Amino acid sequence: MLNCLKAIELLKKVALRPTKQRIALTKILFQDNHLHVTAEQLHSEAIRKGYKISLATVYNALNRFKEAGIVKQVLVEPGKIYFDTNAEPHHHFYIEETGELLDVSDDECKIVSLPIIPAKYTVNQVEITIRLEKSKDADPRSRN
Amino acid sequence: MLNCLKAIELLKKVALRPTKQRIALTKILFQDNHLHVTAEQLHSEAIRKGYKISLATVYNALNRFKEAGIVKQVLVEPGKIYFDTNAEPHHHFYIEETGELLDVSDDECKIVSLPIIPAKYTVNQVEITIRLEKSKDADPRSRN
DNA sequence: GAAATACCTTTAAATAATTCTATATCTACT
DNA sequence: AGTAGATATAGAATTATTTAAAGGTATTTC
Repeated sequence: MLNCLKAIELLKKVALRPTKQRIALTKILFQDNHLHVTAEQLHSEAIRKGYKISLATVYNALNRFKEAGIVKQVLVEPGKIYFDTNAEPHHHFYIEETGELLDVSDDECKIVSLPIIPAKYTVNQVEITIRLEKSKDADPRSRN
Repeated sequence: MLNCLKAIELLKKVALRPTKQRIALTKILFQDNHLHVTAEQLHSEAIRKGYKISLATVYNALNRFKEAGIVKQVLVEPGKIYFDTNAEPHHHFYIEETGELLDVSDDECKIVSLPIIPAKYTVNQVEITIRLEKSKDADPRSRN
C-alpha cells in the first residue's frame, strides 16, 4: 500500500487536488499488484479501512482518475464497471463464474493480422477479453 | 427481412415458442446483413413497424435469444448492451464518437500467441474490440 | 497568514438501464 | 375445444451511476 506522500505525489503529477478522500482511494488502489474493482467494492474497502467517504465521491474520484489516465475502465459484465489500476495497454482474462478479472500483458497476446481500418479512422485501442470457464476435464463423468 | 414462416422455423429450431412478439422481433433482427441493436432501439423499431410489444418483452426475448445462442451481447459502453445478430465468433470495430459497431470477421484478426491459461480453466470466447477515432490527418491544421 | 476563489465532498434525489412480479393471455398438446 | 404450462404485459422494483445544491476544503493572491 502506498504511503500518504507517494499518494499526494501521484495526484499532483496528474493535476488533481490531493484531498483527504482522493489520497485515501489512491492509497488503496495503487499497490504493488494491480487491482480491478467496482466503485462499490472500492467504497466498501475504504469504509472497512476506516476512511470517511461517500459512494458518490468514489464515483467522482474514479472518473477523475480515468480522465487523468491513471486507471482504465473495463467492461465485461452488463451494468457493472470495473476500474483497473493498470493503465498501460494490456488485456484480460475474465472468469464469469466468479467475476474475477486477471491482467494479460500486451506482449503475451499478439495479434498478427488486423483488419483493414475504415477510411478516416485510426486505431485508438485494441482490447482483448478472454472469457474463461471451468474445465470439464476435472469431472471424468462429463466426458463425451 | 425474414418472412413469418422462416421466423417460426428459426424459433422452433432453438426450442423457443413462436409467439407473436418473438416472431416480430425475429423478423426485424435476422436480415441479410447483421445488426447491432440495443433493446431500446429494437423496441422502437418494432413499434415503428406497427407491432404491439412492450420494452420488457423485448428484454426478455433478447435474453432468451442470447441463451439460445442466436444473438450475442456486446459490451463497449458503460450502461448499454448491444445485441449482435451475428452469433458466430467474430470481433468488432467500435467508433466511440458515433456509437457505431462494425463486425470484423474472425479470420481478419488472428492472434498468434495466447497467454498461458490459468489451471482448471478453458477458453470460452476471445473477444477483440478495436476502438477507433477519427483520424487527425484529415485536417491539416491539427498536425503537430 | 487571511481573504477570495475555485474546486471538492456530501446527501439526497434523479436518471437510466434492466429485471421482477402478478395477472392476463396465448401456445401446444390431448 | 379444453387445458396445462409457458409467455406477455404494465408497472413497480432494483441496480448502477450521475447530478444538484449546499456546505467544506485546498489553493492562490496579496
